Amino acid sequence: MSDVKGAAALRATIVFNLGTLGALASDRFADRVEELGLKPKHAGLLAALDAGSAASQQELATRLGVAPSLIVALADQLQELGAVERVRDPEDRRRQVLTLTAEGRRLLARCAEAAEAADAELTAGLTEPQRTALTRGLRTLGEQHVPR
Amino acid sequence: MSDVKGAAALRATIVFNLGTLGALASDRFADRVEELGLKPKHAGLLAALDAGSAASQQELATRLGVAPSLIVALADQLQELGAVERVRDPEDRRRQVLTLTAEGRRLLARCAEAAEAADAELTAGLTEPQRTALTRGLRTLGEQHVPR
DNA sequence: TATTGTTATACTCTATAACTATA
DNA sequence: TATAGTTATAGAGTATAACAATA
Repeated sequence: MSDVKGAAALRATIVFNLGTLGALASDRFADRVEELGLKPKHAGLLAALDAGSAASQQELATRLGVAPSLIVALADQLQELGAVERVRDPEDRRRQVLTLTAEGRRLLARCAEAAEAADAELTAGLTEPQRTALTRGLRTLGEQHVPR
Repeated sequence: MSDVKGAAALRATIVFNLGTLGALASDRFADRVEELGLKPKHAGLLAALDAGSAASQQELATRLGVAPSLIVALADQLQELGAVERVRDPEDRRRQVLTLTAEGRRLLARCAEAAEAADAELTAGLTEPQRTALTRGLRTLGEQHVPR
């Protein structure tokens, strides 16, 4: 503690390792969903729709922590794939309500499988208790910091 | 297992949570090192130099998993800050050997402090055993997948 | 001819800001 | 006038490819 902090101190932090491993994990996941025509953000949007059901695009932007204009682009692409439908809210015709189609649910399921396969690859070197502990720790952090 | 996988299955994976939390962690860390004139990649480069001491820019590109041209840009900026020096290798004059200056070590120490502060904030809601388990899990994964 | 570092260029991602329709 | 969504534009970040110097 008394000496000057160097590389070892930085590498010991959760934040530093989360950053580097997060980039790695996203790349691995992206590789696997690419053949579905999707990127990680599309999967996040599908998951948000499945979990929270109908939501306006503005609400989704807040939940995913991105600009509303990005939701438009993601939704456009998902609509082209037949994964979501845009329905005007009759009570407020400015609003577009996004809903998952059967195809959207199918794609989400395949995203989940892709993530599970990437998990298996990434954590092949961990013992089962280590994997469980890591899963729990990340879920706890996510519940506390990622809006749902 | 028999029913169709949905948002819950995706959110249960390590890869998905690593991706979202990694982006969050990088943002928090970036906020803190911004006043030093640095971004997370600069910190990664400083740490690589401190840990492996002198290395050619090509080697660093491989270690950090980025294109050699990006090392040039990062090194340019660090050199302007007085954090690194470029010295021609006399044995192979094509090579530029990057070395940390005293200022570079000072900046690295401040990066480590920034990461520790971000850690404290991010993990405030975890118990001490949870934090320890998470730290260990991430370090193990990092050692297995991040080239050093 | 092969390799290191550099420069030039282009592409991807995403945010900001302007615009349209509706309230 | 304010708000939801959209479109247009711009910027950051990074990779690819061409280039120069050295081997």
